Amino acid sequence: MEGTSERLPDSPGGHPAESRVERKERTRRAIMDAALLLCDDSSLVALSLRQVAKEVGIVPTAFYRHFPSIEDLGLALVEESFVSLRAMLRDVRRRDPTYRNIIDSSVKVLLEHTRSQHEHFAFIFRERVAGPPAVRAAIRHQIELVERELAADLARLTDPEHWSAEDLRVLSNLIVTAMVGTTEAVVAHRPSHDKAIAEQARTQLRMMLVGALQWRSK
Amino acid sequence: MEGTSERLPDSPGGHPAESRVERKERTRRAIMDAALLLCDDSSLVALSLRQVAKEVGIVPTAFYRHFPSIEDLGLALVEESFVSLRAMLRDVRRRDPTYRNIIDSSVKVLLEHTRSQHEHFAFIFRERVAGPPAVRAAIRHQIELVERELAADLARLTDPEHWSAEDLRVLSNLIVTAMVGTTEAVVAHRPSHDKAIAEQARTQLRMMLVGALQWRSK
DNA sequence: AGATTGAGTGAACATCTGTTCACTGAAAAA
DNA sequence: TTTTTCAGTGAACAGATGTTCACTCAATCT
Repeated sequence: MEGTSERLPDSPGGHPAESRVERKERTRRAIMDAALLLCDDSSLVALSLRQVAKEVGIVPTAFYRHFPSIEDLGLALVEESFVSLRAMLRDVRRRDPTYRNIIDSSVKVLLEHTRSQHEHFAFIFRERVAGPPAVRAAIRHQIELVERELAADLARLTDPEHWSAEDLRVLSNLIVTAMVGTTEAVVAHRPSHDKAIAEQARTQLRMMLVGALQWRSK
Repeated sequence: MEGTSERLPDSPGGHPAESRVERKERTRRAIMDAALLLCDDSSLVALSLRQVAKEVGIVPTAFYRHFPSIEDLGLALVEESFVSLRAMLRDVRRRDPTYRNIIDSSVKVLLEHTRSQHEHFAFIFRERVAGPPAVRAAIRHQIELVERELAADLARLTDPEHWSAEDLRVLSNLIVTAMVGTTEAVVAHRPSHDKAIAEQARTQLRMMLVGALQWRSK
């Protein structure tokens, strides 16, 4: 009924020849994993340095060797989480050729990544609204970048006659918002609901696509 | 550099003849207002009973006369916040006849209510993903009800030939998600951005409307 | 070889946390 | 009037919190 999982210092034999930087990187990883795990059912703002330290198996003061504060830990987690998210976006762009349309393959990739990268995605969409101010700002900034990239993608797929740059940004924001909603639904429900969530996401993308095809800016 | 605002017990003269139930209701209100204020820049899960008590101006133990825990306070705030939100929806439905289309008047009402009921709306959309589990569940349930109602509204506006009940639910979810996004944007930015946010919300609703008009279920 | 670096230790601190308990005193009920 | 009710008090508790400090001791540098 105590200590939950990992314990790493005093490299107990499994890690024979370990350089100093390797070792430091290993506990840094352990800290980030522990934080991701612990704030999964609350938020960064409710996470204490000592909880993290206990989970990792180090003494509280050792935490400072890696991060000056929980907030800085949070910023590191934002960066890491967006590496995950961008990997997904890369997969979406170079889509599986066996799927003949963009929507089906995109939703497929979205669902798969959300399930396998659960913690990162949940972290982003939770701390986006509930995290410490600096973390919130960092996440919003990253999402804005994603929106800009999507707008650029859409520019290549739409008739420049009918679509202003501004409207592309607005559509991009709408699509990203809908996909954030899908991701939140995946995280909030058991995997058994995934099929229904995927169906809804596909339908919503189709609805927006139908609108986009008819759209005339201004 | 101490105590932020309200202080109420020992009714200092301004409240001459106050019945016992009136008084209790007054501190209950003060507790809820204080909680709303204090968790505005973090979350319910990071809010302590003692912070609330100090802010209200009562001793920590007095808190228990009103709520058994912070979580129950949260559930009360959910109910109250949705009274706000439903008042807004009522305003949207019986829209101002000087506005000739639904979209403009709806966005207008949405923006106005979001600004004037700032704390309630911010509370809902923050605790929806970051609150204690019971609070999250309560909020999601309420939002689902709103989606159902919107779907019923849409059923009256669309051709039953082209729209299945399921697709109406899906469209409803998309619209609600987009409007949640708009609300979050309002709360996250200064009032000076309101005009741009409103313009984006209108455009997004128009895009979805264009899609809806062309839609054929199945 | 010896000197230096730095991740992790462990005690100590002041402060904050939720919760208990017996209490007061005025409004409401008898 | 006397009795009861109950919102708010204040002390006390056991435990958790962030941060400080002087320390160890093995990997690295010289």
